[in-house]
This record gives sequence, C-alpha cells and structure tokens, in this order.
Amino acid sequence: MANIIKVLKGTKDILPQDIDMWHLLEEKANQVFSKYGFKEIRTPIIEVTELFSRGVGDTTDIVNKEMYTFEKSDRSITLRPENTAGVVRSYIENGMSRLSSPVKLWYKGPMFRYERPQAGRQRQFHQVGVEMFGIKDATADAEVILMAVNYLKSLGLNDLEVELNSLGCPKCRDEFKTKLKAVLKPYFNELCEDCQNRYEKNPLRLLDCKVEDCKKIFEKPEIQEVINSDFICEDCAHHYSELKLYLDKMGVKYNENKLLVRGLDYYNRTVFEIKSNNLGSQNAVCGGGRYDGLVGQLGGEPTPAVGFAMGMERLISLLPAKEPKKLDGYIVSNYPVDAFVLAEELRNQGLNVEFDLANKKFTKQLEKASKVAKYAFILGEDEILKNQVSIKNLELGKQITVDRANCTKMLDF
RNA sequence: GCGCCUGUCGUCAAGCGGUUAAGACCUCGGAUUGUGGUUCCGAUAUGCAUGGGUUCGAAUCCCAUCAGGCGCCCCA
Repeated sequence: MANIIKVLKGTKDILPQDIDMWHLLEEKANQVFSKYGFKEIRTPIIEVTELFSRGVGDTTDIVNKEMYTFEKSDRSITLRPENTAGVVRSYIENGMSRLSSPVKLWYKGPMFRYERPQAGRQRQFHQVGVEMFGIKDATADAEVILMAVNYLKSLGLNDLEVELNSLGCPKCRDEFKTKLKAVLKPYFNELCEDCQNRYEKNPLRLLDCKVEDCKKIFEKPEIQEVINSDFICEDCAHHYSELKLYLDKMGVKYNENKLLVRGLDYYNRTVFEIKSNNLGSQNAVCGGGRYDGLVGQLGGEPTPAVGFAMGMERLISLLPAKEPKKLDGYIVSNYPVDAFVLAEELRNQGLNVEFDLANKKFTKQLEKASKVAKYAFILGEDEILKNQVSIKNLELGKQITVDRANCTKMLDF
C-alpha cells in the first residue's frame, strides 16, 4: 500500500454510492431553470488567462492567488475558477447579443481554485449557475433570485436565508468608498492587517471583516452612519426598491444586509447570497448579483446582466443521504445459459437486471439478490422445463410462478 | 501563506511503554445438496502513515517528513 497513487489534495472522487445525489441536482436544475426559459450552455474548462484577469478582476483573490495557470505554446491558459467570465466570453463570441433578449443560460460543471481545502471547500468543486443577459430592469434580478429559491425548494431546502444588498453603480459606489475611507482614516492603525490592505485595495470588503476589534470599530456611531446611509443614487435606489417590491409580491423572504459584499469586482447594484447554518464556516450555498459592466469590459456591446452560482458539494452536504437504487431483478439460477437469456429478455423489456456471472451456489445467489434487487427471478430445472419463472418479492417474501412470456407484467405483487 | 487537531485492516475503531494488536461492519468461503436478508463456523494487519531517535523493550514518548481534517484569509 506504500506506493499507491492518491487523489490530489482538494479533489475528490464522486463514488457510485453518491452519484444519485448529483443526478438529482442536475435533473432539478434542468427542470426548474427550463421553466423560466433558461437553456444549458457548456463552455470549456480551460480558457485564456486574460479572460479571468480582465473579467473577474485583477484585485480579487481568485485571480491573484487562486488560479491554476500554465503556459502552453506561448499562451497563458487557466483552469476556470468560476464560469461567469466563460459564459460572457461565449455570449460575445457567438454573437448572442443579436438574439432576442433576454438571453437566459445555465451551466453546471467543475471549477478550480488553488486554496487550502476545508469544510465546504475543495480545489476542484462544482457549481450550477445561471446568467441572464439583456435586461436592466429589476424584474430580471427578481426572476433570478426567485428561481434560485425555487431550485433550492425543489431539492427540499426550504429554510435557507436570502441576504440582499445593493452596491449601487460605479459612480455612487465610488462616492461611498471615498466617504467610508474618510471616516475610517482615524482608526486606520487599529484595523487588522487584512483590513489595512483592504482599505486601499477594496474598501467595500472591509465591511465583512470578522475580526472582533475591527467589528467594534465599525460599530462606532459615525461609521455606522456612513454604512447605513443610503449612499446609492436615485436610479440605483429605484432599481433596488423595485426589486424588493417584486420579491415581496412573489413571497420571497430576504434580509437586507448592508454589509454584504461579493468578492468579485464585476458586481454592481444587486448582490445576494443564500446561506445555511448547517455548513460550518463556509456557509454560503449561493452567491450572485448584477454585473452590467462585464460584457462591455470583455469587449462586447455594453449589456446588462444578472446571475448566480451555487456550490454543488455544499448543497449535497445539506441534503439527506439517499439510499442507493436497487436493481429491479436478480436472476437466481444454476443454468447460466438460461439465466443469461432471461436477463437479456428482461433488460429488453426495460428492467435493470443482473445474474450471477460466476454461477455460485443457489443460496449465495439468493442472498446476493436480496441485497441488491427488489425481485429475484428464479430459474431452476422445473421452471425451465415448463417455460416458467418464479418471481420472488424480496421485501415481502412472497413468491409466484408464472409463464415466462408475461413475467414482467407480474411485478406489482 | 498562517494557526490548531489527527494518522492502527476496505470501513468504523480498542489499545495510553511489556497484549499472540481487541471488537464491529463489509468482503470471501463453509454448515444447511432449490429459497435469502436470522443462525453457526472459518479466512482476512509479522504490522500500527514514512524515516530517524529515546528505552532492556514502542502503535504507545520525542523529532522530522508526508498525508488528512478544521479554522483564518477568500469564496460557492
């Protein structure tokens, strides 16, 4: 055992016993998102590095220190750390702005971020997400949030908390940043190291610092006043109140959280997050918002857009484990040829069926059947002679013998 | 990148300086020669992540390395 090769740190096999959960998430995504007119898109896992440095933002941690980047024939290539940039790239490159708007897309797949793994965080992880292009109205934000909530509900996740905030547009946000920096300036030396960095790099992110001393500083009245002030401009405020109106009408409950800041640079106006208390410290299952500037920034016609992404591993960890599916039938017989033929007959009729490829003893076969299947199809000398098969319901212990021709019709006893 | 914790069979584990290194589950074989999931037997770690020490003696103590987990940062 000394030299076996192991999975890379922060990556995991999705094993057969867990695959049903993944199928469920994917099927529900398709079902729910389709109801709202979203279509699936699959973009490559590798992209040109510049897509992310330009799209996600140079100052973000994702781009700064978490990307898997390598050189190949004079190109810098990166494993996607998220999929919004890729979808936007595809939207522009394939001329989707000429389609009648909105363009509604959803995706699922692996993402890669070089971080220290911990609960709810891996280096390769999976996201389902959606992007909607072409609508600046708050209806789009509302539809996307409603859809996220409904997707979670379809999985049985009813009691998650939606947090909502508006970051304003670049103009009012800059004003806010300036104000915030001004009030914080006297306390600069008391802030933690990280906050001192954020002060320059991205003051908005100061707001979700978890260090107690910093929190205390933020509680000072003059700072609270700035944080709680409605800094956003009239248009942004209008957009935000429209959104809340729609959400109220649609019965989506949310908490306003002025401290909510998404880490990616491209967001403006609406940002939201959906959290669970049962996840450890990485408690967000969904994060999203509006990014009206991104399409333009990546070279397309300026196009408003909203979207979200959910962490599939995190979702699965919230869901109750599923019993693995049983086979419909297992054939118990010491006549391998007949067993083989019967198995294939049953498969052709749509059942999932196995038989004992090693022709073990009768009792062993039956024991196996009881573990893996709902019904045992018993095929002994008597049955073969009479062209019959005995079917045993392995949960109830009942058994009947029927003609082979119509044995699948008898499966509801 | 930084902090804390952990590393004994496929899995869950007992063991806390002297044991033939428990036990359970899973798997496999046998008892019951066509009726199981109950029962009964039996098989499965010369080895306790790896490498060094300390000791008469180490899975048990120390150091290093590696791996895993959790937390910070950040995020889904």
